[in-house]
Amino acid sequence: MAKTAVKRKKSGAPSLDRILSAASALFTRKGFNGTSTRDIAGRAGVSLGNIYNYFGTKEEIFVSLLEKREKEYFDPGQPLIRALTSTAFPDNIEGLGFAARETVEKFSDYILLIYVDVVEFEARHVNKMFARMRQGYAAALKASPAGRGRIASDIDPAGALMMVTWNYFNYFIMEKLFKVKGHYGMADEQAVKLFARVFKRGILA
Amino acid sequence: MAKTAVKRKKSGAPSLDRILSAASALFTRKGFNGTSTRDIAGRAGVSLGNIYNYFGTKEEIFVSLLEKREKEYFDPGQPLIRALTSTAFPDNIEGLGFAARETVEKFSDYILLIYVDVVEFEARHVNKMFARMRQGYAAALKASPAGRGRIASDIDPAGALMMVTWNYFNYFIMEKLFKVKGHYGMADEQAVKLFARVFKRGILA
DNA sequence: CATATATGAACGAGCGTTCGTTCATAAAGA
DNA sequence: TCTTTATGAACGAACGCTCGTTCATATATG
Repeated sequence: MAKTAVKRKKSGAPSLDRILSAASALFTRKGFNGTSTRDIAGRAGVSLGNIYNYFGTKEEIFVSLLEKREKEYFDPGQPLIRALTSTAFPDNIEGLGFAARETVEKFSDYILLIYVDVVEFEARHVNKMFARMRQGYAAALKASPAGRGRIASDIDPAGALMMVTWNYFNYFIMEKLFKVKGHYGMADEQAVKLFARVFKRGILA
Repeated sequence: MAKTAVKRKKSGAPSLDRILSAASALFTRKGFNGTSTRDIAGRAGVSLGNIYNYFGTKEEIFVSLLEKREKEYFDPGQPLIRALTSTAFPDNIEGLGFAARETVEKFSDYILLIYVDVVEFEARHVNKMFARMRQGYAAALKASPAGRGRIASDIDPAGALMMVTWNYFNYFIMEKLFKVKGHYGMADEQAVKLFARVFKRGILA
């Protein structure tokens, strides 16, 4: 009986979590339609039919993943929020750069799931999430401590913050997810510095 | 006899072009695995078996599309190259912004195909293309006319140019392909101006 | 014992590719 | 010049397989 119990519960994690984890690994590598429920079941160590005890359809698995990761992405402990609440913007531009790197590392699966949604579901499941982002940035600025650097009066602070973080995000996404090593012709640390330099004082001599 | 001939050759465009065009429309909306050869055949107005007179496999259709679009993307007549050769960098930052918008409009299918490749083929078919890009930017800077604005001596000109154009690209990709209208809380024209302002003189007061 | 979780065979549909056939046109041969 | 042969584009049926989902049954748990 103990033997059967061990066989039944692989590694202690509940089946639902194992299904989600397996699905995430596969959706991010083959897309939604390129991933079969058999692949997911096999990877999760559950039977094919058991999947339907937890999720009504394959698409429901996908949507659950997006929701789960969105929640984690907006969690206050995530790297970007930490960088914003520990140092004032725009003093912390380099810090934001490294936080963006950490975020892309940590959420690379979520980012790829977003691309899957953009293509295979015409961005149906994710466009609301992006709309929430600007509010998130504005709120983080409010909660940010006062600092030495001042933002020029003709610049929208939330806009500037979005500009900086998106720039870093996109750099690290290219390097990591698009697999383009050194696409700026320099190492990460140098690129972080270049971007910060440009954002602080501009390109003009 | 004439009747039969007409029946055999639909609409004048060669079958190959119709297959590519149909495939592009479908791959960008459902992904590679989500698109069947039957879908492509139906949309192109050819028989299912006829596809294999032109392409050995479904993947070969996909790769042909990427190659075709890549060639068009790097064509000297495309909006971004035009903006760079008509006005000096960094005088033309706003111009680059509008060129980026035009480019995203014109190549939205290509951008989506790239996402398909990143996810479903682990960026296998596109990462070389990105490596080429830096060279493209450096060459465009060389060919660019001399202007009034001068780049600060501690800033890599090609790096700055990439930073500007990627920033604008990503803005317009979000707006158009991710379907997030007004994600900076302002109209396109205002966003183009804000970005140019920040890139020229920086955020600091 | 009742309930919750899990299984695996089967259903009906769809998939990428192959293959034999047809047909219009071009080329070769008499 | 006319007839025969060859060619390549096009077709649609079929092959062998995979797919998402259902459902009757088995097993585990409290």
